[in-house]
Amino acid sequence: MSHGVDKAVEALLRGQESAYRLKTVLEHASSVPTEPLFDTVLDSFSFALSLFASSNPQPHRESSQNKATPVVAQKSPKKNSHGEEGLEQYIQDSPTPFCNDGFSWRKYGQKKIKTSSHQRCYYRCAYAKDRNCNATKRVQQIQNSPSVYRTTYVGKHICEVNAFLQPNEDIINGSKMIRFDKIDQVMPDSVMPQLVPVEQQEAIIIEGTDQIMNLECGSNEFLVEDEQLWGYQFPPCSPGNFMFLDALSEFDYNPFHV
DNA sequence: TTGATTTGACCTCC
DNA sequence: GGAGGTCAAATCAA
Repeated sequence: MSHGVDKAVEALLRGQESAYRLKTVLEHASSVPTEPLFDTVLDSFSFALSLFASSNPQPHRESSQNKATPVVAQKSPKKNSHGEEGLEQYIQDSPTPFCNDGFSWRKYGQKKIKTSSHQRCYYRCAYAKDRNCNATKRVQQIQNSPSVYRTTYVGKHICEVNAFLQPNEDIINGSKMIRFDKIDQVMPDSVMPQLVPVEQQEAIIIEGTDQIMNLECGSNEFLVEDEQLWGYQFPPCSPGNFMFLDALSEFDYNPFHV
């Protein structure tokens, strides 16, 4: 991985951790509905990270602050139930179920695992049939206090490849703009994602429950330039919320490498 | 009515 | 035979 990518990933990780903690704090200290905004922030970071993770597998790396970090990119030689082997696995640990990862998932199973007191939930890409996408993920709580949820992604999303390869009017002058809303309004700086050094923050992790399902998110909706392709990606957001990914163009922006 | 979720049964691997 | 993963009918919710 290039130095630029390292820096971008580092910044994204820092932002993601900040957003997670800020969300947790505000959820318990304010009656103002901040869920959509923070979900969008988390979506943005998570999606960007997922792109990097897909194109640039890294060895296991855990944050000292929490586990909300892409930690493993590994290949499993084990065959699945259909005899497929060599599918890539990507493990993500986080204080909350990692549901806002930029993709739409459909739950197809839930099972009690012998080695764990918590149930494991099984998801596959919501467009598995329509677009022959074989991406799946498993979500399981692996730790109680503080709660840690492990999301294991298996396979790659081939349903999104065409979206990234198509010309995009928002890709201008080396910048990529993901548009959360078409309404031409400006989001106040106060609510835009802020990158704060991790060391300046207080790590706050609210103890979760044993019920993974109650914390799972529904289908996501997300508006960018190509509404047909992106409309289902992220949850709705406040008007005019833009996200610039300036640095992405300086390296190979093909997150799915098929 | 339609799409998503739940859950017991079934399949595959070890 | 046990455990993990998937299927599919039943159920739920919008």
